[in-house]
Amino acid sequence: MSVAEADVRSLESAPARSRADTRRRLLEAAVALFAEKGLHGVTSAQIARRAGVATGTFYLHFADKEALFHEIAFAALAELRERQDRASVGQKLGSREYVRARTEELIAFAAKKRELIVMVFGRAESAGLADEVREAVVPGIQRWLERRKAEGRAPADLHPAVAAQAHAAVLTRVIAWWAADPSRATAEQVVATLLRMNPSLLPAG
Amino acid sequence: MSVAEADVRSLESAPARSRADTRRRLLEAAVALFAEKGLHGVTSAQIARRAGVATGTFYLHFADKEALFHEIAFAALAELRERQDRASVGQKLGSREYVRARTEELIAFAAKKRELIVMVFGRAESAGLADEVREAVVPGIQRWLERRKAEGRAPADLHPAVAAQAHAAVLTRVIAWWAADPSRATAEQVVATLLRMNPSLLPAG
Amino acid sequence: MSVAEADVRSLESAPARSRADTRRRLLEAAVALFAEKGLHGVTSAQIARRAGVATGTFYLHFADKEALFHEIAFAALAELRERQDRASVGQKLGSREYVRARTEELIAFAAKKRELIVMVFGRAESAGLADEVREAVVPGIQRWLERRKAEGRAPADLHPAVAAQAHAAVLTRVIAWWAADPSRATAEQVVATLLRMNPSLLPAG
Amino acid sequence: MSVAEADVRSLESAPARSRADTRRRLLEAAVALFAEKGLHGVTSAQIARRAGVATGTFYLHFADKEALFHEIAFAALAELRERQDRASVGQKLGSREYVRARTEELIAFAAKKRELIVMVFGRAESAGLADEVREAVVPGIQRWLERRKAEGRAPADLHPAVAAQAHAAVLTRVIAWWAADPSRATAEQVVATLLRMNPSLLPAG
DNA sequence: AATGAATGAGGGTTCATTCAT
DNA sequence: TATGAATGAACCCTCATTCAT
Repeated sequence: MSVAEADVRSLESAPARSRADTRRRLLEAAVALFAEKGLHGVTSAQIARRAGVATGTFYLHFADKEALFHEIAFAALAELRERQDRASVGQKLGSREYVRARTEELIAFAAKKRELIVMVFGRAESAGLADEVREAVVPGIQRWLERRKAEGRAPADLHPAVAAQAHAAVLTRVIAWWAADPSRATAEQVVATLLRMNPSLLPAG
Repeated sequence: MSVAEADVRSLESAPARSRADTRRRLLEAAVALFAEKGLHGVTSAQIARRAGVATGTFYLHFADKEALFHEIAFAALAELRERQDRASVGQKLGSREYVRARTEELIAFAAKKRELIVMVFGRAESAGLADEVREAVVPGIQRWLERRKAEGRAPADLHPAVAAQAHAAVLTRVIAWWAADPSRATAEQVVATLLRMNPSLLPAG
Repeated sequence: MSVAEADVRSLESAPARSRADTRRRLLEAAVALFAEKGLHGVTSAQIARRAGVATGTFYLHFADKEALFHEIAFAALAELRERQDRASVGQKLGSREYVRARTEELIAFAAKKRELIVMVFGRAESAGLADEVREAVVPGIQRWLERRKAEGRAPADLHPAVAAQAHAAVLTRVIAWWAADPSRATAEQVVATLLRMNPSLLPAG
Repeated sequence: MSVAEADVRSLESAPARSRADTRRRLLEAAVALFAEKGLHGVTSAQIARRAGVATGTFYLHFADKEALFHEIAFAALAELRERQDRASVGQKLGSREYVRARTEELIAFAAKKRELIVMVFGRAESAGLADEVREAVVPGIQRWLERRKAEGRAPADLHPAVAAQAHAAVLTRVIAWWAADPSRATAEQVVATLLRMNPSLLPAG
């Protein structure tokens, strides 16, 4: 083993690697179980068992069930946003192409991470978590709508705050419904419908 | 109590009236507590205490907490539909006036029964229940959209099932948000925005 | 059953009587177990089992283990003081007879309630509870010593606060030691020694 | 680390020194934490962390938390006795000067090692330990009192075993109380009061 | 029909201790 | 010798539900 290799090793060290492993296993077990039974239908002991570790190990990695839930959801949200940013890079902000690219990425993400979506927005429209996630999304939508309206590119009688709530609900609900069973509609049909119902794309009037 | 009074009571079937009374008190107590603390934040004992009855009495009227919750929500839904029917009677089915009348009634209902709305749709933990209510609403919307599309009065690329999910989400979310604090927007602003986002009123594409 | 009897019954009602019973059983079980194993050596489940009730019943009667401990100790302290008051009534305050009567009553109490004493001051010199009890006793002793000193009836170089701590320690320790095995000394020997070591009876110096 | 440095280390037997070091660090960390939070308020992991070692290391040096506690207390007791012996050397055994010298040394020790005193005698949860320490002290006191009585230099009605318990309690309680906040009395006031209350110095009677 | 004390399974959480590295 | 992640038994406490009165 070279000195360089030894250094790398010591940075994460054997136990550290094991720790990260355990953490990942717990996260995966949690996503699967939460998607299936919801936050209140799952115990920390069940998550631990499914991850193949002891009950107490759960608390070595997460303060409690809520914290785990939270972490999963916001990590997913961050990943989604990053993907959407990459997908829409180069498009003119607010253009139909920009919105379409981001919507398509949303649906692609929902298809790829079905369990995650079902967990956060599906059965767990529970948990106050969905609320929190929605509240993390709403302000951006609302600001966007306000700008559109100011530019006269959205209907004058559209109330930005109301429309932002409505749109956030549309997005979270539709992806949850679709992720639960993607055979219900093709991705393209979902995208097309979402674009139709996007308040920022409504004909000004 | 005089003999006469006792007789009057027995004519009205005292126990029966008392039973209905107790039941109503339990329902009212439950709505208030659920709106405030959510399904999981309230115990059956708390509901009983607030209703002024003993713990065990709860189970003489409801199978369990879920059943009570269920009953409240579907009674509310039934009442709303009846009100909407009354409000839109005489309007041509599917006309803009028809939709507007029903939407206005929805908002009026939300204003009048804020606690109820917050309980069912606000506190997200209501979990399965909000889902259930939504699923009770969705098929009607979906059939409606299918008819509109068949008549060429809705965009061709609107997928009825997707749009129905979306619209149900819009309605439940917006009234929950608004009922939590009606000063956020005027009733008319909410109505206008809901009409704009109603998929059955979108300009045919 | 006469009307009078019925009224009495309704005041405590059958379940109420049962409740008081359960509470007493729990208190008795707790005293015995705490005396044997100390606060930290006993679980609420053990107390409940020994009282012949279910685990959860414990929490119908006491907020938690600490609260129960607290209640036992302070009820005992209150009872002791009342007995001492009764025993010394008519004696001149601060006279040797007054002090002797109260000391004798203390020892009689320790003999009668051995488990209680062992629980609070013996093995459980644990718990912070003994501290609390001592702090409930110390101020009275201290004020007393200050008065004696002011009257020139106690040694001039006796520091009241120090002596009060010392005396409280003497009392609590000696009765705990003696209650654990009363064959170690006769009650009269204990009383005589306590009187000798009572700072308020030391020859003024 | 340079080769030279490594060599120096190995000359001093680096691991050996390190072991003693680790042990000392653990002891110091334990005293500080126990004084602050008590036996039950501190975990072995916390002690290890404060000592700057890994959790498992704790068990390479001590069988368990109790053993550590034990060792600290008895090492302190041994040190105190040695100091008292040095302080009273040359004084006539049992003379007032002898007792005064030893008492002064006790107070000086309490002032110097406040954390230690608070840990062992202050936090009452120290439970079994304070008892044990007291029992280690009592026989000496008791033998002493027996001799004094036999020589007619102590009150005839003083029961040696009772008085020994009482005196041990006085000493441990007073130094704990004073160590917790030495501004409560001057060292000389504490010494004077302890001398007044020392059963071996009571006027024979 | 109402009462409310009792039940007891089960959840979340802690932590002394072990052991592979 | 030291590490520190993992263990898992045990604890405290809650609360939906029952049942004797």
